[in-house]
Amino acid sequence: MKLWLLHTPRRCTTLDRDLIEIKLVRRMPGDLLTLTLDDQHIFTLDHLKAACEGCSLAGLCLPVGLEREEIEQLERIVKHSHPLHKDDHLFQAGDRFRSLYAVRSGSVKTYLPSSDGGEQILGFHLPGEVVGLDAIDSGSHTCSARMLETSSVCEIPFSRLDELAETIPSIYRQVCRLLSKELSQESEMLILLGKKTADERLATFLSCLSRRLEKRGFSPTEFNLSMSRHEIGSYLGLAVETVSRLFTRFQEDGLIEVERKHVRLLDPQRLYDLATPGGHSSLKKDSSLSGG
Amino acid sequence: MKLWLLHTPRRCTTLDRDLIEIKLVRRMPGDLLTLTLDDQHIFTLDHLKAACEGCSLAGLCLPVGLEREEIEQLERIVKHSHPLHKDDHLFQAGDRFRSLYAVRSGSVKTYLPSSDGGEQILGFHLPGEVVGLDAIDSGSHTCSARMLETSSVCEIPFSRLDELAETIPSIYRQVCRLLSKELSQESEMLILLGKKTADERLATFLSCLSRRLEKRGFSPTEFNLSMSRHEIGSYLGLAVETVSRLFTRFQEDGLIEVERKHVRLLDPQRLYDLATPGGHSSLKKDSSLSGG
DNA sequence: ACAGCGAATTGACCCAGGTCAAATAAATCC
DNA sequence: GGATTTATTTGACCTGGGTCAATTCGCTGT
Repeated sequence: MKLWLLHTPRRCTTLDRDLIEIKLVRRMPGDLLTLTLDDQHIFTLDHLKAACEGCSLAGLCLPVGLEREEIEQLERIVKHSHPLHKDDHLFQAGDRFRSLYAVRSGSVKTYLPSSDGGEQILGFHLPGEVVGLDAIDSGSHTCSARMLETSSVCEIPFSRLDELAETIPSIYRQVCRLLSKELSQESEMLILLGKKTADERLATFLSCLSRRLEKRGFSPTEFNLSMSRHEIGSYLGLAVETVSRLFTRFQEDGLIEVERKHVRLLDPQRLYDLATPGGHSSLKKDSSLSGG
Repeated sequence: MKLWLLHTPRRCTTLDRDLIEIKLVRRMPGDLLTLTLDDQHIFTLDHLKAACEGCSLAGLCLPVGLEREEIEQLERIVKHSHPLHKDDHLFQAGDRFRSLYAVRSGSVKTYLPSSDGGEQILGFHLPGEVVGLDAIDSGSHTCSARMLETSSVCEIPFSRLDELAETIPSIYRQVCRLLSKELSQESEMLILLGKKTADERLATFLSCLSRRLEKRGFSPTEFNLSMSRHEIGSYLGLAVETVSRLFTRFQEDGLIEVERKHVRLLDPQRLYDLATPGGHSSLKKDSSLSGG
């Protein structure tokens, strides 16, 4: 008997047992798990994770700092949609602003499309991060957001949030905090693009990603990149070829081990040192590229 | 008899008249004007500009979208300090977060200091723009802010703003909008640093500055740069020498006229075209680099 | 008015990383 | 399963813009 733990069909865990023993191997905290037995769908653990209060991401997401009953109110307006697939759009630049979106599992990229079909990646968003904040001011999205892999997302209708603000004034304060955090993280990005060399950029990228994954309960030293080399390049202001060459060189130098999308950090400390030449801001060490 | 209109002592207007005729030549809307007669101080027009409601910048600043009475309440908590001088700090990275600051006149730069004494410029802030928003989340400033020239600034104590939010819930919504706007403007900066060539960067800089000045009631084609070449370079991710060379080349090409800090745009349209190769985002034309 | 100093300009040189091109390797589609 | 497309890697080459150095300019203080 084979018991598959599905989500990313290519990377699944097989349990060969006589007695059925269900071992919940979560890819991401807050992950949506579909249990399938010999291609036959059994059940989805979606509902178990639906509630904001029980969501293991609460500590990273919008509810931070809200009271228990406030979270319950927030929870009531959140829509839990079906999982979205790779390349599905969450919204596109120019779309009317209706909702904020909190990544529950998987990952999302935000980017600015250019007229020639190219795109400038603005950020990669992991579970617990809120996407769409840039649209609050103008009322329409200034960038596009699409899935990097099969992901599930909580939709927070902004008009409902607005209503909720009348009973929970602190809601907007929370949104402010999210925005403020994102703003100071963008500053790190300006340094990266303005001052750092190609090696420093990739080292920063890997180092920050590692820290962000760790905060979400993952191995900080071994993970899969859900984005392509091209996307990494666009994000870091480098050509694809440069990114590829750097991965190779980092591997030769014994810094990392790369196998296509899979990365293992062999020397996180050296990677960190490489990322912050001279240790610039002399402040908090736990600042991150995009989404802390 | 000589009547000097002082503020930037070097660029002043002299009125030689028998009858005293005061012509208020404002350098910036919301400017602080000190009237001096033969080196003898007469009076300052500061108080005339103190009230948020009467401030010509209200349409650009925090009060946008607030009701008349709400503005009055906001006004009551705003501190109007003495004008600050060039290189005075508004706050430094690491300082405890106490207040937001709205630029009233002059200009302010925000930057991240590095351990080697250098600095990465994050933005230049014109009248009506609010500085310090990045500190809301962490409770301490993540960047430093200092005057590019003699400037006046409105201080908005955040604790008071927090109290005010209980009676005016929309205050935080306003702050959200400011933050959101800033966030989407930073995206433009990521494109600039990630994709644009040196020419495109300087053209973008001048073009955006022009538009921002225009919104504040200034000539969009003739202005003074309050920042040094070095600061422009840091902001645009270029070496000082490159910035200098580009200014020279732009002048040779008949795009602009430069005389030290003074710039005149001779062909704004061509400058704009140069700034947006292919016309990337195909969206709103009125997006600006930092502060719209 | 003059000395001294930092900012800006200009020239010469060079290299990090972009571009072009070709070869694989994976993923997708019938 | 095999063909086509797309992503990644690798090599060869070249250029935009950084670095270094020298000079000039303009501001500051005395």
